[in-house]
Amino acid sequence: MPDKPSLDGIEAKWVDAWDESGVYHFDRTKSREDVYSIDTPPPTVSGSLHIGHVFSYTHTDTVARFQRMRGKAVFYPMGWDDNGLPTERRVQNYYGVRCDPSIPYDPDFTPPAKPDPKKQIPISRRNFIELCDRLTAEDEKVFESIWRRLGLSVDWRHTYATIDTASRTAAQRAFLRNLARGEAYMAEAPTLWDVTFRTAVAQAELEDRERPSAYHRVAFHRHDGTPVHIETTRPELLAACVALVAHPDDERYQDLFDTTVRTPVFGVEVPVKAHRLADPEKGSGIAMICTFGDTTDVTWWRELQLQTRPIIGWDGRIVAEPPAGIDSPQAREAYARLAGATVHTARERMVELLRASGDLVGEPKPITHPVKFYEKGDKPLEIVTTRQWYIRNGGRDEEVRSALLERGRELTWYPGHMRARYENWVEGLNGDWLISRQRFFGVPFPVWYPLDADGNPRYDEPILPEEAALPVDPSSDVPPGYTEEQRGVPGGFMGDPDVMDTWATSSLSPQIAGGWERDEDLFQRVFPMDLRPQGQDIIRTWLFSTVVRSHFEHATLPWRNTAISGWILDPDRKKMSKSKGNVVTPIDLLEKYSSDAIRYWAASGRLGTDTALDEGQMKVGRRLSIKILNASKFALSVAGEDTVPDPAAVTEPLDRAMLAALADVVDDATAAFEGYDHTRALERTERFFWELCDDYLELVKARAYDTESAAGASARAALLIALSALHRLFAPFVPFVADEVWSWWQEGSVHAASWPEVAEFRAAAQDGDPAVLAAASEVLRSVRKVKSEAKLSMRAEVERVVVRGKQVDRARLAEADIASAGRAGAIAFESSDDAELRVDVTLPEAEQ
RNA sequence: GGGCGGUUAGCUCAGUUGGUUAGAGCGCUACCUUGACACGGUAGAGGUCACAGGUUCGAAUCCUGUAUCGCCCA
Repeated sequence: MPDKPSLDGIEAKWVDAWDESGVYHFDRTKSREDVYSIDTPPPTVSGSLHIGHVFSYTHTDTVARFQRMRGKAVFYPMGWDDNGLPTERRVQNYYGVRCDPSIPYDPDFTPPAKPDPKKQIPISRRNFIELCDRLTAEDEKVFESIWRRLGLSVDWRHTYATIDTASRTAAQRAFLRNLARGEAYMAEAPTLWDVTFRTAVAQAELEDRERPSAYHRVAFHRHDGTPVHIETTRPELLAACVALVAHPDDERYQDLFDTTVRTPVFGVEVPVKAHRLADPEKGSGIAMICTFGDTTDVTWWRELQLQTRPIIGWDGRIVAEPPAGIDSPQAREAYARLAGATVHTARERMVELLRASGDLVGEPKPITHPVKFYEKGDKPLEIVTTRQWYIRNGGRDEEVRSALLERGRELTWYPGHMRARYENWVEGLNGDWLISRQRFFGVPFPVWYPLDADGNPRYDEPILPEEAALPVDPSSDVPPGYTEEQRGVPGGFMGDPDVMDTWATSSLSPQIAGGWERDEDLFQRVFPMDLRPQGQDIIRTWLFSTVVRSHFEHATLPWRNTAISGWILDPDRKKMSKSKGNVVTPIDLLEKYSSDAIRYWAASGRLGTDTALDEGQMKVGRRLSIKILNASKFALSVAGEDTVPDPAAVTEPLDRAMLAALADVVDDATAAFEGYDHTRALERTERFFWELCDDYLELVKARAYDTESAAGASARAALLIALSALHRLFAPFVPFVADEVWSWWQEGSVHAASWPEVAEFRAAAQDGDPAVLAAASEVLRSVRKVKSEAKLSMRAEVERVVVRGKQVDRARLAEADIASAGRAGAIAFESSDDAELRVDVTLPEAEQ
């Protein structure tokens, strides 16, 4: 035990000690009922680790440590999400390269020493992926060192990355099984499309953003020449118009239904249709349907069985060839003015054309309205018809939807109201889950297609690998029965060029971490897992998709409980995000306040509750840590050599009272943890500890130094018993300082010790009554108050203390301790009817 | 527009099934170097529990409505 305990260097010391002792290693000899398994969120390593991660991962770690101390074998792996677009972007910027799949692999490629992000060097897909692998390996080291320093009790032998071999294998195997069971399918359909990244995106990745726009009033023409006015925010799509639509009950348009009108400028005949989704309040009540301006267009197109006239290409520009129906020389000439233009430019030109033809009525009316964006993109999404892979998720199937809603009800949510987010989302799904992405760094689809005599792929006859061959990369591996020479030639084959969305892999995290079909012995010990901890922002993505996969593959929930952490808000209560530039990186805070102090702050935030970044709380955490060091040092130094407490030696009523109060705390903290209320467990423990330090320690201090009497032995035994409980109660929250003080007097790590059993403390407390401690503390506080008001030292002598009230008998049981702690020459107890204690303190003449 | 959550001291938050005088920490003020702790300790000031009704012997707590903030969905 050091003379002057300190937090300096405590992290380095214990990180190494824990690594060497393997105290957090998962004991895989245990069977499922003795295991507590955690489906840890794999952080995106190409992003920076910020204080919000520290917050939620600390919540999980307190649970892991509690369960471990309760005797469970805790399966607490760590994954890295390195797969996907964020990594691609980081690699592009970091090395100054971009992926061009048409370039052949260069085994000698080295990235430029001084990358110029403005002149990215095109490299092959394989070279690009090698750079992704290289950089993520570096990023993962940084993350791991911060996690270790934060004291996460992860078993570092169980790590995975969402792009590693095991993950690719699992993702491909699960996909093939989905396909075999009809849960995955390919379809050519209108798809939400990001023109910047040139990839399809899923409903779960959308967000609405308010954008300025304008209503353009445009005249269509009946056969008799009279105009029909529509209003549109997307005049550039006029060439893609396939119909007009109004509400079936709209009086104004009854005579138009099932007739045709001509589009302005292009003169295309389009039908006028009735549909309930047309809003009579919006604009003129009649709208043009284009293929495709928004998701409502898709619905109309599908339900009204309209023609298809797509004009927007994969690059977000107007395609060169006019769609069917634009036949006249004038129409073709007008279309030629738009071809090749961006949407923005095309809109300007279309407006000019409409002005010139006299079909634009008045001036465009500026509005702002919500526009759909890919959450990582910065241009509005377009809708492009493409061939994509989907997994069913209930978006088109009532039976699946209600089964998944039922799964949501089976799951225990902490806090419970987060289930509403899940139900909201599932009920609002409007399509299946689109899982293919036209990107490079991801898990490829394990699929090839035969090429017909003209070199066209036969999508309806996909060639699939055997599961034993997984993982495969169809762009370099050859399908069964073919040779590499047949790649891309008529009569040969081609690999599916797409990769899976990141969520299609990370939705299998319980299977990947748990060794599904790779280590079945492990898998049956850990799956379904006990806990899925995660942020509230990814309920619709990660949580939901994991439920979907497990539902299909295992017909069970992937976990029993989910714990949802809130946001971290900056001190001004704004949500932290990179775009706001208010993200705080944790390393400086860890250094400034200590890991335990940061953990204390994090653990003070309840599940599901947004929490402000509060350095004040971190300071409190640091103070608590130091207090634990000092109070432990005191208790152990008065105990001397004899650090094995004998419960039978606790005979004094005050000591028993303290232990009875402690037993209540153990009870409470245990129940709180069992209900995933780590904050309450901490709060109860902490309050007891401070009261112990402020009052009990002061009351028994003199007695505890007395090695002659039984009363002295009672105090020392009680102190050690309390210390033993507190070290363990604090261990999930402040693991560094807890193991430090534990090591001063115990064998082994506190983190391998057993969680305090309430019976142990009730037995030691015997007939102890917490009210005795409360009464004695109150008298002591009154004495201190008088001294403080007289501006005296706490050591100042007091001439006389008189205690009155109904409770005097309780206080009297600690008479000697009160007199000693208060430095009172005389103390008298007078029974009276006062419900509360009244304490009169007389100071010596000289001090008054 | 629908849903969820919040609103308690200057700040950050507790407040268990309704029950005496609504608590804690930070910050602030004053004092104290006491044999664990100055990286400390003791004490003090500080609240119309968002607002309006209602239920009740009794409401921060239950009910209804309103305001306001945040989030999710459309």
